[in-house]
Parts: sequence; C-alpha cells; structure tokens
Amino acid sequence: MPELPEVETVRRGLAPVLEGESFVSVEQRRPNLRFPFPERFVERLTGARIEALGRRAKYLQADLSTGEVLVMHLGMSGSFRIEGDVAGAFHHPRGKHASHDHVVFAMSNGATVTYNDPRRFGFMQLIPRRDLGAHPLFRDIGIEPLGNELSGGLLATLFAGKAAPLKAALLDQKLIAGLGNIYVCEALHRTGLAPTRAAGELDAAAADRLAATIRAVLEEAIAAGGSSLRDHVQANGELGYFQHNFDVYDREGEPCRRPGCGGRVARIVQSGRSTFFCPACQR
DNA sequence: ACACGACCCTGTTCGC
DNA sequence: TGCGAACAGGGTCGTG
Repeated sequence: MPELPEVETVRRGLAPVLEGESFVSVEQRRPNLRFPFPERFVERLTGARIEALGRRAKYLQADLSTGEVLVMHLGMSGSFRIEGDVAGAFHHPRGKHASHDHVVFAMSNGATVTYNDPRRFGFMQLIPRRDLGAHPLFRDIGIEPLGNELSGGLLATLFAGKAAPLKAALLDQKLIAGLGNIYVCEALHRTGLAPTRAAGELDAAAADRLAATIRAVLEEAIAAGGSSLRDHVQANGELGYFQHNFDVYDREGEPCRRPGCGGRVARIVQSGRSTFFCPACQR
C-alpha cells in the first residue's frame, strides 16, 4: 500500500495501542523479510517500552526505552493487525493470508499487534537512537513534504539544473521523502503540470503551486484514512477511501476529472513505473 | 545525471 | 475453467 499517507494512517492507528506499553513477548516467525532481522531481535525488544511512535517518510519509528529505535518499513504489501480488548483497538478477523503473519507483538495492555507482509518487501531494523540520523537509511533522505520546509522556493532549489522529468524528481526520496507513484501522479494532475516536464524548468509560480498541492493531496489522503488498493487496510481493519478521489491514478482511458477539460487519462512509463496523466490539461 | 533492468517476493488480474 | 504473462503501492544496485 504504503506511501506517506498510508504509513501515517497506520501510525495513527497503532500509536494509541503501542505508546507507553511494553513488549511482553515477541514472536519472530522467519529469519528475514526483505533483509534479515537484526541479531537477537526478540531479546532486544522483549521488556522494552515504546515511548513514542513516529514516522519519517515511509518509515515507522518506535522510540524504545532501551535507547534503540525500532524502524519498520511496510514495503509494498506490509500491514499491521491489532487484536485484543484494548481501548482504541478494533477487533477484526485475521485476513486470509495468515501464513504471511511474520511478527507478533504481545503488549502489556493485552493488545496483540501482528505484522503481515505477503511480498516481504518490508523490513524491521533496530538502530541506536543517537545513530539514527547518520544511518544509511536516513542519512541522505529528503525533506518531509508535510513539514515546514516544503515551499515553492525550496522545490525550485531542489530541482534546479535537473534534466530529469518532474515525475522522477518527485519520486526521488533524496529530494522529498514519502511521495510514491500514486500521489506524485495526483499532485501533478492537480497542478496542471506534465509529468514529462524537466524538473529544472519549473518556474517560481508553478513551484509554489506544486508545493501547495503536494501538501493538500497528502493531507486529504491522510484525512481519508489513506488509499486502499486491493485488500490493504488500516491497523484497525477499516478501509481507507482516498482511492475514490483519484483523478488520474489507475484511470487510463477514462475522462479527465478537471471541470471543462474533456481530455482522457493516458498512461506512460517513466523510470519503469506507470505514470497516469491528462495530456490535455497537464502542460 | 539519468534511464533502465535486475532483484528482493507473492498475489491478483488479464488475455488466450 | 485453466494457465501463463503481466503487473503491482517501495527501494537498491549495477550498467551504459
């Protein structure tokens, strides 16, 4: 699922269940996901308290009482399921892919939090808090699109001199962190910018509009509980519904939703990924 | 700098 | 209905 809005939705679902609670037991059912689990993963977590559950880009970061941070990435197909009689937690039946339940956290409040990931592109790491910023995962990561830094001026600076198309520049996690294929397509359509335009050619006015639109799209998606494609759900089992608001993503051949445009959504491939856009109103 | 393919995996969807 | 191919929200790496 997960681009920034989906990860943020998961964070908000898990935070009330995890923050202030300790790991009573941890079950690690396989040696690796995308990467091997850290050495002594279970031992290093058991008994630790989660002080806060944060997010950086598409990474969840659980601050532990041990001084380490549990970093979790959902990859393409990772999800969490909360079970147990806990305030704020929704009990819902396990999905049909129980064989892909890879990690089970039993918490001090009685909640069970299970990580499921059929494709296993997700991973978990334990990193000392003081080393987090210098860690390869975060060292070169770009700005938070919902943070204060994002502005038209900064976008223009980041994109200056770049011949890469806007689509590729926006997907580059070293520039802006957290945007994925869906929200890049949506933001470009709303801004009326062609995904093929060279990033370095963005003028100041367009950069201002693009920055504001990125923020708006992400905030709207978070407010909607993220986008649910296929069977992806929030931690509480509810479906996000932002996918119904897509203007272009996965709408090849369908009418452009911009009032009065009359164009049709096209699909091209850029950097090996599908780009959906309206050739009539995106210039 | 940038594009592209391969790779890490499995599930779903589509065409024949 | 069955079967294989294509494709999928992420990210890294090597090559040209």
